[in-house]
Amino acid sequence: MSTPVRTRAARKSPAERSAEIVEAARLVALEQGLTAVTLRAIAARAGVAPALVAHYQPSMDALVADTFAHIVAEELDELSGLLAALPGPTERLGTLLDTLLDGTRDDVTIVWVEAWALGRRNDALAASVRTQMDDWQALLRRIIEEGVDRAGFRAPDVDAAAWQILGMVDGLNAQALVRWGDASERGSLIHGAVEGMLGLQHGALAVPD
Amino acid sequence: MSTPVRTRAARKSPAERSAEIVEAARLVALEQGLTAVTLRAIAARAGVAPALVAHYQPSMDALVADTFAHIVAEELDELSGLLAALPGPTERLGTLLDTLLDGTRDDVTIVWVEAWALGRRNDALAASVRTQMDDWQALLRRIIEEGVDRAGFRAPDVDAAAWQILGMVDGLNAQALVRWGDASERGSLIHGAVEGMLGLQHGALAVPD
DNA sequence: CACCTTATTGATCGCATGATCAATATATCG
DNA sequence: CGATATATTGATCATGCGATCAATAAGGTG
Repeated sequence: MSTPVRTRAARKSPAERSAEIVEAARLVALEQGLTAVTLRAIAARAGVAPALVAHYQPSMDALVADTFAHIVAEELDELSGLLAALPGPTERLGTLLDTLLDGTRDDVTIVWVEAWALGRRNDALAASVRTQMDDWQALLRRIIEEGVDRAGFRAPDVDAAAWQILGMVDGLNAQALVRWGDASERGSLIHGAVEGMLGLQHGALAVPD
Repeated sequence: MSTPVRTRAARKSPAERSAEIVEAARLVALEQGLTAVTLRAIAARAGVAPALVAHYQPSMDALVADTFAHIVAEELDELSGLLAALPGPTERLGTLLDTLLDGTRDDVTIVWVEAWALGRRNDALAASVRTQMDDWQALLRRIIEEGVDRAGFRAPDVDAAAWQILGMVDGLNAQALVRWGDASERGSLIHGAVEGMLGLQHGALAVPD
């Protein structure tokens, strides 16, 4: 790997440059994980001196935490939009499971797994992880609540059920990261599991083409 | 933290010293995670010069991988022994879920989570992770197979069901690591989920006192 | 008791990390 | 067109990591 020469970066407005650095961090995190979000790596990616990254960020811990939050919140927004277009809670829940387990978001899964590990040594990141988990759980909770009201879901403790489903999804994705190829069957059985949890009949969560 | 003076370590047989270093690594990993298994930390814990750790280990990557395997295999052995005393697959599966999710093994969970993350940059560790996951999945598979034969489990794909349950357990434990206190309700709903997955009737997996 | 094998160590290297600061160069304003 | 505010940088520091090697010292053996 040769050292690419870096010409002096063009002078830009703080807002623009800061946004470029944030974006560089996002890309590096998605491509190489949160561990690779280092002062020098982000600087190189943004085409800028390391000191400039430090200039625009209070600390690398903070940049890592913000990058995590950015990536995860973005995915939540996308999925929320997708689900909003569906007619009811049953369709929303089935689609949510299928989408999260379709194996096309391994880059985000890596970010999650590394955040769990790094959060033990980065307080800001740990706080971000809790916030994002709460937000995801809230999405699930709303779907389940609506399901209880309108679609025959049986959930004595909606909060616990939402946490449970979230944990299952996260675990299956993390596991798929390590296992050999067969990512396809990742979601093959979770429908049955969630149906059992919520008192639905077998096949209730199947999503029609 | 003062720098504790270290007197020259007593001369011991290679087998004994090597075992002490392995044990030091195990303790450090359980107390502070795999990330803390560094040359200097293990040396300090074992009361020995850093160079001696390097002398007895081919590399730190290898020590981290072995430490992970040691800890996880030990837990598997313990649980296997516990389950062997139970009368049938239903009791074994219920007890397995309750035991793994009782919240008393967070130190091992941290080791798992860090292994997933570190495995991306430590090939030996990644191989150990795959091996240990396979071993855990095999335990679950045997229980489910027996359940299909003798206890009315319905599992068209026993392999997939075993992976699924393993992923769910790992995910719930990893999640509990981050969430606020309430570790107790961790396993409250997984019985229903697994019952749904395996076609068992509600409450089938409940473990009598 | 003396010798010799070898367990153990201190010193050191190379590398990567985050952070700081004076110096430099550039865009914009008067 | 010149002056000024400030975006950008190179240099440098302190820290922690894994690894290597000649030097040291302790235990077992003859």
